Amino acid sequence: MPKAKEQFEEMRQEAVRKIKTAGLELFARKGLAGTNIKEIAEKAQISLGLMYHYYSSKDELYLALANEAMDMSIALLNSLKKQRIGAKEKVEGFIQGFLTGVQKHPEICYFIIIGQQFETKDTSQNDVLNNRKLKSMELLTSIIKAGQHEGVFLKGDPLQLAVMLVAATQGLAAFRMTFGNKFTMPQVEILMNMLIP
Amino acid sequence: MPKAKEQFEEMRQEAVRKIKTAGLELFARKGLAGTNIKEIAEKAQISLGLMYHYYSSKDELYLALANEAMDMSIALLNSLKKQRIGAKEKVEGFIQGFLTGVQKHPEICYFIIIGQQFETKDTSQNDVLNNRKLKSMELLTSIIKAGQHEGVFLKGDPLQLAVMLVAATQGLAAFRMTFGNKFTMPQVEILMNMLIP
Amino acid sequence: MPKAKEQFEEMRQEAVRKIKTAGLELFARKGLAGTNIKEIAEKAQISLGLMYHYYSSKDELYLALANEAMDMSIALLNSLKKQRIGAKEKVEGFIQGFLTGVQKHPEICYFIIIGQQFETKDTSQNDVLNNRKLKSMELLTSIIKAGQHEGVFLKGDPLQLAVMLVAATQGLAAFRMTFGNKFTMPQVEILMNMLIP
Amino acid sequence: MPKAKEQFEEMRQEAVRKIKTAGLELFARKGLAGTNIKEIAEKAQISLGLMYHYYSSKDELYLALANEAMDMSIALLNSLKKQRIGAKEKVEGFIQGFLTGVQKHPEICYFIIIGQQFETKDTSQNDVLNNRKLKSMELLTSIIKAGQHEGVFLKGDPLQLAVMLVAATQGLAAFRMTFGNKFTMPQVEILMNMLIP
DNA sequence: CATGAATGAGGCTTCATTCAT
DNA sequence: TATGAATGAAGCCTCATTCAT
Repeated sequence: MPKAKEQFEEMRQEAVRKIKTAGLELFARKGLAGTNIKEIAEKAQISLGLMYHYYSSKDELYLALANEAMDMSIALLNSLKKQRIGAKEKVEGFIQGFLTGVQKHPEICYFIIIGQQFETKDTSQNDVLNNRKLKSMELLTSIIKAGQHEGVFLKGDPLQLAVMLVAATQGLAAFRMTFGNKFTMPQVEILMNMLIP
Repeated sequence: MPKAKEQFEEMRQEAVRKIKTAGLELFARKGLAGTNIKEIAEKAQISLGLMYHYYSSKDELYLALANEAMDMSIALLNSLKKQRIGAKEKVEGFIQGFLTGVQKHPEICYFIIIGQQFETKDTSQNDVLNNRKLKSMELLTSIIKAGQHEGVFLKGDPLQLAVMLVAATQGLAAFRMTFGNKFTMPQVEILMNMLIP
Repeated sequence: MPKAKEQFEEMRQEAVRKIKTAGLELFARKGLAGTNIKEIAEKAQISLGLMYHYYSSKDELYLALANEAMDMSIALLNSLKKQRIGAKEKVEGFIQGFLTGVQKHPEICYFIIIGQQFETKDTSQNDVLNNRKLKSMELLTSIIKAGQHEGVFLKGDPLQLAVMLVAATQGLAAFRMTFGNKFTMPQVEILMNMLIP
Repeated sequence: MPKAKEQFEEMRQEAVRKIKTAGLELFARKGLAGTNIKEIAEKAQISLGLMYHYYSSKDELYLALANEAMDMSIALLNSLKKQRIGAKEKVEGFIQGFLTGVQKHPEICYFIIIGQQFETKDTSQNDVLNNRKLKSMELLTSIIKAGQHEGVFLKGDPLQLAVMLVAATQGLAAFRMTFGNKFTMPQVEILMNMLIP
């Protein structure tokens, strides 16, 4: 009698989860080109072949992970944007979510890092990702703009402020990844200083 | 010295310059593993063999460029540290040097990016570079600490402030590299807000 | 025999039939090395595991099909040889069986093609098949020789005539396979011209 | 001092020639999928990497060889078509060229075989080749048509006659390849019988 | 009888590096 | 100094086959 559909589904979920976890860390640490598939399979404790059962290429896994990172970022920003709170609180929520998140789930660093750079062979996919990146920047920019209207944020090109916020975020994630627990994440206030007069 | 020797020397200089320029951009854009030597040679318009005449391996070229980036950064910070000006002016000088520099010489972005991550096979060389990176962070940290003593900078862990400054710098460089002229670098003041109460 | 057994037997027959039909076409079109088992299973609409329930390897399925093609060819020639008709009629019967067959059952093309080349890993099996191929050539040769004795066929090495007949047959099958219905099979007479003075 | 351009050119020619010779035989014997690149390199007595210096993939080498086979076939037919001789002599020239050619240069068999079947991943390239194949069939068809007008050839669809001629040719080449010198090629007359009343 | 997840050897391809000239 | 052909180890990927259920 054939194996139950649920069983298969469970196996799939489990394997995919292991692949993603392993891939995320390695890609974040060593980049797309610097990571090799065998290494991912070993870290995920599955066979090389199984990787290809779920992802048709290294690039595809990479893109899936990068898109997931984008999903998280955009979802967070969208949810904050809709909330009926001040712009300052929204940005604080963004930073907090990130800073606190990293303390509890260090793998978030990997998501932040992987969102930084993509250079797969499939140029159109790179463009898709870059557009999503711009999209998420726009969300943050619009929140900052609102804050400027409210008068709680500094004047100046809101895009540039957003870029700097994101840039600092990524830089911190990189430091955290390199130096681990030796490096403590800064207080929310310090980052907010960039925006507050 | 016979004229012939000078000519040879000139040729050397020219070839090395071309290799460095090509390598720097490609390494910055695609990382060490993602860049291939043939591509560098083609961009530099020299033969593969000649590349190996000047650099005995890909890693060596990469390390040379990364060290050069460090040299520049440390030299700038050392020179600023020695000057008899306020800490605020020193940090402004650091940021200014970088922001203005990028406007005039876009390749500075590449230097900033390449200074972010090293992952050559020669672990000891990686460590050397990471130590130099820490060294340059310490220089910036000591300047910030001085500013805190002077009372012109915010309180708080000066290392964390330094990290954020550098992180933001690197993030901006990455944006500049990705989006080119479409992205204008921000005013010095905005970055200084991170430090000024 | 209990009814259940019959049902199982029916299922077997059905599965085997589907595997053979799918395998035959794919092997004929793409060769042994160029066809993959998963593709066969998909075309046959059965699972990979079931394929291996009936055939223990790709080569085994291939050999089974090739042998079946040989069986058909040898059986036809043997039956014609025994009949009490002229050699001309026998050869016409051979060609007719093939030409008419293809019009009605296009899959015969695949049998003809698969009979052309065998290159499995099991050398001894290849030899078995090549010997059967020679055997069928000999049958045709002996019919042609008889025709020459009867004076209805051209003089000349009867083996060469047989080879050409078979060669033309295979070539036509290949054309038919490539171009499908756009290509109409020629009249028996045209092929017979090779033998008739 | 750099190696002379001529020297490089000579090296290239030699390497390409070796690769082609080895590839042609192996592809003809075992098909595209059944031949592996390492085997080709070994037979050609060059390294695996060098193959890729000249051909960017296995498919590309295969297509190059198949196209070359087509070139030869079309060139021969075009040259015959232009000559001021009877259609019968033209077709005889075609067959003769092939039969004699094979006796002297057995590798022609490989060209004939490789022209039979292509199934590379690049579908558009397959179509290009199939169109060239049709083109060469048309050339032969037009010669046969002329012969029918002259009254020297049998009536009937000239395309079918052409197909059969080509089919027989390919079949003979396949036999020759399988059985080598043990199999003597038939006389021109026997093949001509297909066309002559 | 039936399923499809899992394995890993083997094939295709890339690319850092060497070398004869 | 300068060239680019040549090498082969290492990486990506495919696929025949096995196996738990």
